[in-house]
Amino acid sequence: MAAGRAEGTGRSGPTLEQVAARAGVGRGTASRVINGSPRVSPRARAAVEAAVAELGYVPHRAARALAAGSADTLALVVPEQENRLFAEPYFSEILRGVSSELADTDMQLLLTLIRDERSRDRFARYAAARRVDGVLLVSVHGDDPLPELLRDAGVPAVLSGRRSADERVPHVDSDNVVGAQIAVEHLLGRGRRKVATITGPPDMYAARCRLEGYREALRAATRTEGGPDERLIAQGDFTEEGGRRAMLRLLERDPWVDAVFCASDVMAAGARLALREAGRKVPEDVALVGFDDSAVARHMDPPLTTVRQPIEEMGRAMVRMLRRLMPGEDGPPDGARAKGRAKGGGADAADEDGTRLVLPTELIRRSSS
Amino acid sequence: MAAGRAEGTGRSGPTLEQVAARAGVGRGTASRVINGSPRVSPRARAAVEAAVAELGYVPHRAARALAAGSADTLALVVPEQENRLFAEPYFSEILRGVSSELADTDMQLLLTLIRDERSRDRFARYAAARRVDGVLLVSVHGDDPLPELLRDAGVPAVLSGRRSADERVPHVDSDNVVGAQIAVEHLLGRGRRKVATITGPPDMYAARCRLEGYREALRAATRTEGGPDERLIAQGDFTEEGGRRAMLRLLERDPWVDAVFCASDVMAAGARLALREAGRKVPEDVALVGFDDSAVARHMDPPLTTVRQPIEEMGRAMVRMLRRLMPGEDGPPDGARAKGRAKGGGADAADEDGTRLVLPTELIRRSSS
DNA sequence: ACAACTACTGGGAGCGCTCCCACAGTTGAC
DNA sequence: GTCAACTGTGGGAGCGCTCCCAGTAGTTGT
Repeated sequence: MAAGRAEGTGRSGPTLEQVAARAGVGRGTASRVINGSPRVSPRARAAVEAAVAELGYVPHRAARALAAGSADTLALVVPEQENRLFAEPYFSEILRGVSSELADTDMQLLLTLIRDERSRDRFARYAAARRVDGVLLVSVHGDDPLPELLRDAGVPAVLSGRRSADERVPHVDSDNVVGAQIAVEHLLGRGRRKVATITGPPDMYAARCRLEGYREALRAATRTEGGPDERLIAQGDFTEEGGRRAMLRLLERDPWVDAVFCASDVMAAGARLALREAGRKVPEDVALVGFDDSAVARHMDPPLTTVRQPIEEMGRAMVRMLRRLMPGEDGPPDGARAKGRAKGGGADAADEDGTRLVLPTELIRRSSS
Repeated sequence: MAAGRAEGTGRSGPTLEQVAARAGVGRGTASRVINGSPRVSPRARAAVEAAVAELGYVPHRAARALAAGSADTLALVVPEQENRLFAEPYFSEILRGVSSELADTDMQLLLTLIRDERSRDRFARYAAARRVDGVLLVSVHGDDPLPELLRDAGVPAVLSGRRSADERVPHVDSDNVVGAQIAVEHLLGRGRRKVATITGPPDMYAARCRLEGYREALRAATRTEGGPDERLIAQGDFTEEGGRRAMLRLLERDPWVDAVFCASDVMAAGARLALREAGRKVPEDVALVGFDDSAVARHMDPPLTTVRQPIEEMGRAMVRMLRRLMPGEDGPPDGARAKGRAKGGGADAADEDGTRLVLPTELIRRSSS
C-alpha cells in the first residue's frame, strides 16, 4: 500500500507475476495457462485460473507485444479519398464483420485512414517496421501502390475486392458476376423483354464484372447469336447524376426499354429521377434493379430491388484469411498443403491456398421490379 | 545481413539504440530528440535527426507504451445494439473526425464494439487496467453504466451527446434545441401556418431537445399565450414506420397541417410515405423538414430539407477534450484555471473547465420545404 | 538397479523504450 | 579561488511479458 509513486499514470492492473504468486506457481506456468498451452498440470491450471479471476487480471498488451515480437494488432486501412464510400453501409458493415471476428481473438484493431500520399507512406513505413501483424485493405484503387509495398515488406495483407481478374494479393470479394446475372434473370423472369443496364466506370473491376453478369444472363436467355443489344448498355460512374444521364440516354436510344439493371443503388436512384422526368412509372413501365442494398435502396420510392453483398461476412472472412497468412498462427488443421484435397464445388469458391475467396451475392426483392 | 534468425516474426525496424549509435550519442539523448525535449544541444539534435532519417526509424509503440506506463491508445467504443445507428453516416463521420484529429498525434485508435454485457464488462476491465489512456463513447444510452464505470476507475472518457441536461461526464454535443428552432423558423418564414412535429422517443435527451426547440420557435412566433397547439405534436420512435404512423395521426387530428418538422430524417421518410398515401403533395401541400442530414435525406423525393450536425467536428472536439483530460497532456496553455476569463458568448458554448461542448447546427435547404 | 524417457515447472534473459540519477562541462556570484 | 547552479549527456533500471533452458518428478524399459 505504501509503494506507489506520488502521481503519474495511475498504477495499472495486476501483473502476471502477482497472479503467479497468488496461484503459488512460477511466472512461466502462469504464462502457459494464460496462453492455453497444453503442457500444464490441471492442478496448476486451476490455481492460475482462480487467481486470474480473483485479481481480475488482464494481460498487458504492450508488454506481451514487446516480448513476443508481434504487435498483436491488425490494421484496417481505409482510403479516404471518396468519402462517398465511407458513408455507404459498406464500410460500417465490413467493420462490424472484422470487429466481431476479432472479438474472440483479442487482437487489437488499429484503424487508419489514408488521406494522402504522406499518410500512406507513413503507414507503409509503420507497417514495414512490423508494428502491425497484418493489414486489411478496404476498397483499394487499381493504382494504389500500398498492396505491393506491403507485400515487398513481407507484411500479410488482405484486400476487400479485387483490382483485376488475376489479383495476386490475397482477397475476399463478392460474386459480382453472378449477382448481376441473377438480377437480370429476375427481370427476364418477370416478363421484361428489353432489359438495359447502367454500368459503373470500366476501370473498376467490380463494374466490369457486373456488366459481364448482365451480358451472360442475356446471352443465356436470348440464345440468339450476337448476344445482348449493345445499345441497351449505358455507362455511368456510380454517381446519382451519372445514373440519371445514363437513363436519359437509354430512353433516347430505345423508348421501349422496360427494365434496367443498375450497377449501383445510387445510380438506380438517378435513373429513377430520369424515369420520373420522362413520365415513366416504376415498376409498371420500367422495372428497376440496383446493386449494393444500401440505405438508398430501402428508402427509394418504390423501394428498390437490389443485389446484396454479404459485406459483414466478407469482413469476417478477411480476418480469418489474414490470420492464416500470419506466421505463427496456423489456423485450422491446415491439411491442404501438398494434399490437393478434392474441393467440393460449394457456394464459396476458395482456391487451393485459401487466399482468394469469392462470396455469393443475393437478390433482395422489393417493389421496383 | 548475416544476422537474423532463420524465420519467425521478421526482425522489425531499427531500434533507438541503433539510431543513437549512428548519431554518435547515447540512448537517452536520442530518446530526448525523438520526444522533442528542449534540453538537447542543436548539434546532438541534428545528428539524431539525420540518423533517424537514414535508418527510417519508427519508434516501437509497444516498447514505448510499456516503458512509459501509458498505453498510447484511445478507445472508440460503439454500442452495437442499434445497428441502425451504425449504418447512419453518424458513426462514419465521428470516426473520420476522430481519426483526422489523431493523425498528428500518432496515438492509436482502438475500436471496440460493445455487443452485450459480457463484452462491455470485458472492456470495462480492460480500461480499468489502464490498457487505454482514454475512451471516446459514441451514442451511449441513458442506462449504460459504462460512463460511470470508467469514471470510477479514473479513466478519462468523453461522450458524444448528453444523456440529460446536467450530464456530468465530459461530452461534446450538437445544439439540438437551436437546430429544431431554426428548422421551425424556416418553415414559418416560408409562410406555413400549421407547423406540426414528429418527435423522437421522450426517453432520449436529444429527442426532448428537438421538441423543446420546436416549442420555443412556435412560442416566439405566435406570441399568443398557451404556446403551440399540443395536437400538432405526435410522438415517433426514430423509425420510418413510426414516422409514418405519427404523420397519419397528425393528419387525422388536423387535416390542415401544412408543415412538419421531423426529429429525424428517417421519420421524415416515413411521414413522406403517409403524405403520399393521403394524396398530399410535398412541399406544395405540406412542407417537410428532417434532422440529421443523412443519406436518406438527399435521396428522398423531393430531397429533404434537414438540420445538419457538425458530426465530424464533434469527433475532433471529442479527441481534443479527451486529451486535455488525460494526465500528462496539458493541452494548450491552460490559462483558464482560476482566471475565470471572460467567455465570449460565441457559437460554441464550452463551460469553464472545457468539459462540456455544444456545437452549432445548420439548416440544409432542399426542395421539401 | 540405473538409464532413458516424458510431464511439468521455475525463473533468467531480454524485447525497445522511458525515466531518472549521476556525472561532466560551463558559467556566474561570492 | 570556491561553491553553487545550471545545461547536456550517458547509461542503469525496469516496465510486464514470452521464450527457452535448465531442473525436478514421475514413469517406463532393460
